[in-house]
Amino acid sequence: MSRYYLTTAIDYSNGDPHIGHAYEKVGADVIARFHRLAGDDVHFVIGMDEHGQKVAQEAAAQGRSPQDLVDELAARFEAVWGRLHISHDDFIRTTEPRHTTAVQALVRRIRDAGDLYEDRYEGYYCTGCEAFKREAELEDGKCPIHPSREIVWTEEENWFFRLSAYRDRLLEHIEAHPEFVQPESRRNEILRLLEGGLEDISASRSRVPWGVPFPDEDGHTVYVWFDALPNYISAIGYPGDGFADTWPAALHVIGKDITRFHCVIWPAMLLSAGLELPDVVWGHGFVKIGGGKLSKSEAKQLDLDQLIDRHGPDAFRYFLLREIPWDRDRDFPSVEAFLDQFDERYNSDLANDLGNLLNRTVAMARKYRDGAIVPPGGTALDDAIDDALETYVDAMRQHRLHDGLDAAMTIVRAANGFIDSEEPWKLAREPKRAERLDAVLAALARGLATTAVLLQPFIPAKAAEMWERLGGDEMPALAELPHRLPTALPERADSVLFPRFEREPRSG
RNA sequence: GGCAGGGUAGCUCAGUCUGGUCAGAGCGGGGGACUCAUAAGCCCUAGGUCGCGGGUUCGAAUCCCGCCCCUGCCA
Repeated sequence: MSRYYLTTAIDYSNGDPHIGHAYEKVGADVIARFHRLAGDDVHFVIGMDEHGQKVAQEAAAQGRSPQDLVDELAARFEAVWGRLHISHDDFIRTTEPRHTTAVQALVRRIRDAGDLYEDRYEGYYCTGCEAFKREAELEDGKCPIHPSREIVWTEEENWFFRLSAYRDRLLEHIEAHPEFVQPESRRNEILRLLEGGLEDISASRSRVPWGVPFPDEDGHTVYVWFDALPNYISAIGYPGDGFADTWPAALHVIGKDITRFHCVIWPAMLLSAGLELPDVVWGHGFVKIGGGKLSKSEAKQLDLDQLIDRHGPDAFRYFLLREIPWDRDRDFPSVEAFLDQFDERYNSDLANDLGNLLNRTVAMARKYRDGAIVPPGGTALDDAIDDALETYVDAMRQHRLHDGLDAAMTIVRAANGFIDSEEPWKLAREPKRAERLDAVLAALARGLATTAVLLQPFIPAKAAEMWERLGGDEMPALAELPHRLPTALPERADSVLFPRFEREPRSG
């Protein structure tokens, strides 16, 4: 059993969870569940990024403490992850003592390695961006992103990290391990960036008290990347003894907008500290509406609780990964189009194809054979199942989640076609063809059982329900699947797995 | 301004690296035969200047040049 440590980006405590957060968590959860299914010893961590000026300002505006604010947000995020069946093993928050300990230990190691130095920094500082701006970036003396915020001329003594010193080693690493940055489009981006050269970056701040105290430097806190990125090691006990059992991570799942931090700054920090680099950083794409990022109002219209309520959590998970390729962006013309597509996909794939297949198969097996199922084999459907299994595993191992999902659904489509070509209702009227009917029903049951297992990472609750309705007990691991097929249906009558959704006429 | 990705049927996309069954899939729409089933499933059906203009070639969505537009990152 091999260790498989995967993480997602930690979410910044500056607002409620939205569909973008959910997409990333669901995708990572599918990967985590797939690896458990494949027999790996999975450790899956998500969490919150809770420091920084914006959090402090928002808390002040609400007249409460920053800790109070982030506690509430963390609870809201965790509640949504619970509703979405996210199966994380740990939830790291950067305000936890274990995180402070790890960050300070890491900073000390990097300083001991000679990669931190003090320097004076001066320039225009935007309080909205929490960053220095070049004069050329300002418009009429204001930050173009935060024109209402003030720009202040600031002089600071800060600690700097010698990022520039790691350019060559990073280039060499990526060239030797092309899988380190995926998908390929992200890798190309990072390679171009590295070829252009790197500048040193700030490691401390003297004016942002809401953060991890910089070791041995009163009044300074650790700057963003040194605060947020080490969550991946603080969550597994760095610098304690157990850390080495889990590190390095097999996979960091992140949004493509922060690839730079994870593929340049983070590995440079790890190299400096003498730690191993993660195996893979995966920069997924985004849900887009009308050609661009989700606006605030669009994000609000796509409220997570409402989306989950619409057809249930599993259907929402299915839709996200069926429609939005894990390695690219997906654009919907409008919020309405998104919802229409969700409804259509739910009905056509889950209700009509999958749910109805289960229903008709179970009904025939009961009607013609009183629920008994013989060992399967030898039909065209059996062959299709074998092919789909292979395609599925191959796609999933390469994190091509949408292809994996499609492979699983291939079985469903093949099974529906199989029923119509075999016409079991005719076989049932001809006693001479009883054996063929047995084989047909067995292949269908096997197809559904296999589908349940392959879909388990995507729709965990509904997959388990399918498995039970077929008469299975515990869901098997992938390797056990051929030996653990159900042999008889349970006696109870079933309700439908995915009730068809009839849309209400739209008003206006 | 630099870098990257993209502009193909109503919608979302595959195909472009390795030029000639490359004009495709899914959904939606239209038609048909069945009946085990959630009026689901199955079969048939899409004639879209493959962003625009040149060029190379016997032949280009697919290669080359120029241009337009969209998106993201960086500046």
